[in-house]
Amino acid sequence: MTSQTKAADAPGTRDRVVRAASLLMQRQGYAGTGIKQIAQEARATLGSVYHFFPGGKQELAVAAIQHGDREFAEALSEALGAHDDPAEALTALCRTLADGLSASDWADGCPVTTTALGTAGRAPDIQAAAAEAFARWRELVEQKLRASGIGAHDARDLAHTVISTLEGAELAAQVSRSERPLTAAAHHLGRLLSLYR
Amino acid sequence: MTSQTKAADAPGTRDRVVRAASLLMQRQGYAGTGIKQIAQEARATLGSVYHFFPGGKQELAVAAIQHGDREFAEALSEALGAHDDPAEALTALCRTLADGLSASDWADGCPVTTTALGTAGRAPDIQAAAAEAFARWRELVEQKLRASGIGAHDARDLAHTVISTLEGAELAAQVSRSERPLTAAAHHLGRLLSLYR
DNA sequence: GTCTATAATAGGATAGAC
DNA sequence: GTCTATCCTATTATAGAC
Repeated sequence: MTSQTKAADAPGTRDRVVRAASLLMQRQGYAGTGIKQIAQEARATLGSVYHFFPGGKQELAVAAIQHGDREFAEALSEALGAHDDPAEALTALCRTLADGLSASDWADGCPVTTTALGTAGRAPDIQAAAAEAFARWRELVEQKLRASGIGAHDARDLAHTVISTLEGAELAAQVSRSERPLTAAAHHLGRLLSLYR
Repeated sequence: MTSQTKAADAPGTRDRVVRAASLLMQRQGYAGTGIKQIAQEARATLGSVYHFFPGGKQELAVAAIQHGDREFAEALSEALGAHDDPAEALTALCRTLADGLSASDWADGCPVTTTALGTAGRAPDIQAAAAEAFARWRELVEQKLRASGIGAHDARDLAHTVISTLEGAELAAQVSRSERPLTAAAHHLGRLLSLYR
């Protein structure tokens, strides 16, 4: 056991590389991010990067997306766990997303979308990792909706729309440099959910 | 007047270049698309591309986004004009989007998002063009909602969420390679709008 | 595991003939 | 307006010493 999983204290080289890759690809996309830039940002040498990721840039992108997957899943779980009412939880999450966006001057949006979109259709590994991320987030929402008393079929469909709306609102907020899409999304998702119980 | 605007018959070199740039950047992103590739796809030479776009890749990206802006605005206007009920119009639009995605094997998503995300924060011209596109689409929806009897304030907020949800659903559909997010979005947007009249 | 050097290729952009 | 040739830089990836 070489502690691949988590390292809260003194992250190892591999972790630093993954984190740097995730952040840079989130901001600049897959093609716009160079491996040398990742190595520099992670305070690692090029040799170390290829030591941990012999598959090169593609393998690195998969790890970066999986990192973003866990990151967003944690934010989502935290919000859902802190409120009994799903609508209140989504409002809190939208606030978190809006704060993160404006604090980064609208640079840090979804940690999966930018990387996934730039490689759509031409990198099956990356596409699959992104699809798994969306599916995981959707399942978290679906479980919460079912726990709040919404029927199985409705909960499944609604989870799709909740994730779509959150993603779209974060995207629109980033492009428009405004929190408005996120506050509107929180309000309307609450209204929508109120129809189903 | 050298007919810069539209040319339904025998598109000129400039038009072919803009169209190729828009399509390629939509699929591969800004950094992932080379000017040489654009020239080749448009059956133009590199010299011609730089003749029409002396500002280089950035100027070309702005023109590509503006092209995508008009493209989506036309699809939106067509759907909104064909149905009195906004909910029915959005359902029809989601069908159009889903058909376009699956017909292109999930390659052709929003013609603005991919380009805009990959350059967020580092190319003000491109960012501004993308923001204008989102604002235009939102206004088209807002006008339709007001015409259907929804109050000014509600219509403005709802237009934000309609665009966010459409964008997010198209994104989720592309990443997941499934029409499900778009059909769910159409259904739930209809339910949401039914609360406001 | 880490580091430097380098190979092989592709990128954006320019010059100037036609 | 179109075309070709070319400059300069950056890119991914590898080799091999330590």
